[in-house]
Amino acid sequence: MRKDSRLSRVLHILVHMEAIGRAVTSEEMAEMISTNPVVVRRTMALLRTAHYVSSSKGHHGGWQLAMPLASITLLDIHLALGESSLFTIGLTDEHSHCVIEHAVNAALKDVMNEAEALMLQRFGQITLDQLGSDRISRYLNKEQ
Amino acid sequence: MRKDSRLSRVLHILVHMEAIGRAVTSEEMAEMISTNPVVVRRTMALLRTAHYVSSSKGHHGGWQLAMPLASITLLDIHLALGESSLFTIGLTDEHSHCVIEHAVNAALKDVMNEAEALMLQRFGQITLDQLGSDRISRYLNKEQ
DNA sequence: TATTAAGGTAACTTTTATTGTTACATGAGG
DNA sequence: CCTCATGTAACAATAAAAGTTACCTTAATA
Repeated sequence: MRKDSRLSRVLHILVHMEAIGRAVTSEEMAEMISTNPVVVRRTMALLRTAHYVSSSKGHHGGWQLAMPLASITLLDIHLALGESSLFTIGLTDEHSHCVIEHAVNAALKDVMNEAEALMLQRFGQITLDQLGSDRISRYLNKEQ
Repeated sequence: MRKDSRLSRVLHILVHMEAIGRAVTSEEMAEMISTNPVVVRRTMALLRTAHYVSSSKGHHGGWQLAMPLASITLLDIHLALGESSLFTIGLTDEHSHCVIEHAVNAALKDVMNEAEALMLQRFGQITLDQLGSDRISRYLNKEQ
């Protein structure tokens, strides 16, 4: 199943942006994540709508952070990308009158809801500056 | 993104099987989940490989449970269906030398690993007989 | 023994969402 | 006014599950 890599990609870009410290073009970003500028604009536009970045046209144009990375969490970015389910597990809805189908789906949904709550809580605890170079060793040196 | 509904569907079938108490044909199962017999055989074959069901050809053939539902957990079935990731979030692997990409992926992977461990633990705690008619009210009456 | 009812499986199509691409319009500097 | 940038529509490529068709094998039974 094809994965949604927008979160991973856009976080990568945002951390680079702060390090660069000037407007960054979609073309430059596209090289960072090995794709083309249109794909970049499509995703970055969602972050602009949520006011995490701004864009400007023309010479010396491009994208800029609208606030420091320390005030943005992974949850903020995840939510800005839109409400896609976090899970590959789908629930059937073919026989809504069947009590067995209901019981199965309720059990699966219980587990998914609990896991989703955990993930959103963890995402909310991680700010983007924690992904910057000064804290990288914290992750790289972890066992695993 | 298209969801994998095999777990939901096959659990539905397994609970019905015990209630029926005889060999059930792929055709009958297909009606239960609104699909066709080939799709059923494809998924059920994975459960047969893991010894949760058996199949027989010819007249009065079909599929039968190889053990009571009380000795099968949701985790058992999930594992029998093969190792597909539980999450729709994908990690990029385009610039493996980039420390920022590493830090981003490590942070996301941490969260996903924790959530996956929680889900597998919960799946392991739920046996299929808990989805039978005698316990259905436990799920249907839950607030949610 | 011939027929029928079942699973086994290969090969192909359909579906659906992300991702990739092309093309063109718009706006801001220089 | 020309160039550099974003904005966006329209379409193609990709990938995995699901759906479908076709044909084979095996077992019961008439």
